[in-house]
Amino acid sequence: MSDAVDQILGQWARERPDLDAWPMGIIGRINRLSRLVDRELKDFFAAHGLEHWEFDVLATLRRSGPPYALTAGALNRAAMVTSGAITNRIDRLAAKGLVERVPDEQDRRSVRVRLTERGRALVDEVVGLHVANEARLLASLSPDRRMELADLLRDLLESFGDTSIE
Amino acid sequence: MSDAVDQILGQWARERPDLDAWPMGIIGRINRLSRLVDRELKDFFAAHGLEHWEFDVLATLRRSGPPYALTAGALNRAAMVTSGAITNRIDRLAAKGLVERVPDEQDRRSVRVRLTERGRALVDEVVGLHVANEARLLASLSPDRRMELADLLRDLLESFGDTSIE
DNA sequence: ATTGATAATCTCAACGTTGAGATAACAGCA
DNA sequence: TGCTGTTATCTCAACGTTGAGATTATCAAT
Repeated sequence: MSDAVDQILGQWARERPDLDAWPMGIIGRINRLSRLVDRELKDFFAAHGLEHWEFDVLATLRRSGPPYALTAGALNRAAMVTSGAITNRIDRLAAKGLVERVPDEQDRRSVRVRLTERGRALVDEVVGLHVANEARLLASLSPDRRMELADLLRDLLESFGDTSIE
Repeated sequence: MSDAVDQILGQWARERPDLDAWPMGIIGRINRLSRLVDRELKDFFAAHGLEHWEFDVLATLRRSGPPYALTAGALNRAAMVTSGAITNRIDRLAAKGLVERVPDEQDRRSVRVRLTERGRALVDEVVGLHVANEARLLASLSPDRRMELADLLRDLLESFGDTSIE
């Protein structure tokens, strides 16, 4: 019926009736949902001894297919963080034995980051539970509405030029 | 037609056909959109000499109505950050003369944070441009689809219990 | 009044990211 | 071969948030 964003819109309507703040009804909700989902996922991964970003890197490598290796730059773009952050993350995952740095034969500037067997086993074990947990968070929407929502978000994402993971 | 998340779903379908990763089609997109929108807003506010969080605090105070004063705790919950972060933000806004701390008469544990006249003038000047900028980011969706999207996001937000800004 | 529980804010050390700069390697071309 | 511009990664200081703990005040019950 009414959520936190509706209340914010109501406040603006009262204080600045000259303004139509409808865009906040979408952007504000995307922002709030993103934070709330992050909290849930953080709890989920913590229960499995992982940080959210750890799973993120491992999953990116896993879904790229054998030999489960990507360059630091590719991980960089996939995670949408800066290069310093990825260097740090790779360091820590390597220290835990979940990935290893392999020199790139073709391009000696590049480093290939490869899942170790332990890393692959871990991500394959957790990903199913992770998807089930995400499904739980979306359980309130009917299957039809889930598709509608995914379609609308896809169109919006495309309008931002987010059309490729590479 | 296809965005970055569709590609990710395609990778999972190839690598783990036993898994139906549909929830990522919603949660992954919300996450990516949130980051992309944040970047846009950061650029917008920078062009107006503001940080995103600065506008956020000022706008929260402004839309609460006269006397444009809230407790630190209320700002805390509105911004969805921890108490240490809000203390820091209030400090810096006060140093810039955009807000001031006022002792709460009713509850001496509380601090009321009030917009200064300069702060009020600033937020009133920028908020209209901000809404127009957000509208620009959503221009690719027809008015009907905007409403559909807002409705779906509202339902989802409610299912997370996000039903009040207080 | 006193006690104990709860609440509001601030403090601060630990931590991770940012973003600019350094380094090394590649690619195209004269 | 040497030059120039570009690309990939790492380094590191600056910065902001987190989250636990300290402080002070309020409230309820006795």
